[in-house]
Amino acid sequence: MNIGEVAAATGVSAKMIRYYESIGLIAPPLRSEAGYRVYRDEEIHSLRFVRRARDLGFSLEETGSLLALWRDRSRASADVKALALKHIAELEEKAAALQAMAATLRHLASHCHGDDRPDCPILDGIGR
Amino acid sequence: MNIGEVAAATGVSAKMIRYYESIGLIAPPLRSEAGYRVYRDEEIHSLRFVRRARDLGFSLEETGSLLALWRDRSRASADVKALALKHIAELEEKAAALQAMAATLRHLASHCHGDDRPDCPILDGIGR
DNA sequence: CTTGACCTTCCCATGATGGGAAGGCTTACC
DNA sequence: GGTAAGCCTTCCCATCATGGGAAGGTCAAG
Repeated sequence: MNIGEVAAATGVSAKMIRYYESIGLIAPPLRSEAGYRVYRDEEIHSLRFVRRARDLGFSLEETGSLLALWRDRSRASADVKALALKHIAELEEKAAALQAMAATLRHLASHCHGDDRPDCPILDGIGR
Repeated sequence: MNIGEVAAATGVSAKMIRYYESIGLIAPPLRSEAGYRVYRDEEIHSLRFVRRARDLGFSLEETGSLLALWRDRSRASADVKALALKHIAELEEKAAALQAMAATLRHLASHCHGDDRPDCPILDGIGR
């Protein structure tokens, strides 16, 4: 499989596949005689794994750790769980921060007429 | 006031103050004879405004729009409210996305023993 | 054999921030 | 008056993950 087909099959863009290779996240694939990257099933599985980990909000560095654990058939599930729990906590922290911003803003907006008059509690609140 | 004092007074780092100036978010201040930036109250108010807008999750570009509205004494509050409501929706969308990730991972993690055995539903779920 | 759709590498941009170097001021103290 | 510490200046580079695009090589279908 060429890189374009792999991109279509995994949802990871060709650009990103090359980038992941360049930073060592995935191993360099075989090359055709013309120098084209040629991927086999195993690499495609890895890329799908990467994409799913990214979809779950893991950084590329964390994804690398997960990938290593995934390939290590003798890992302890505790190591994986620890990584996951830490990540869950971070996700929830970020979500809470965003919601706090939204709540503050909603509060300000609820006092704003939203008509053509100039006075505006939102700007007053920010510029206080 | 020199840039360092302004940084302490507004919570915006000196680096960022210079950067905001360079991108035109804030106006270039006066300079002392030696070339030091010298800030007056008005600029400090602007920087505080910027910081609060950033704390509410507005991008620098949105912050620029807000700043313009803030300074325009004849703006319509509807314009401000529209910007704010759009931003609230984005914040909530992002928060929901993060929470969905956390929920998925929590689900996977809840089935993971987290001991020294290797089998791990978290990795299985990601690598499925 | 040409054309179009691939592929290659290389460089640049994003957004917001920080780090640090090299050099010039200012201030407080001896 | 000199010196050292702590400011300030500009300039360049790094981060994180991604995309854009140029210049050039390759492959397959017509």
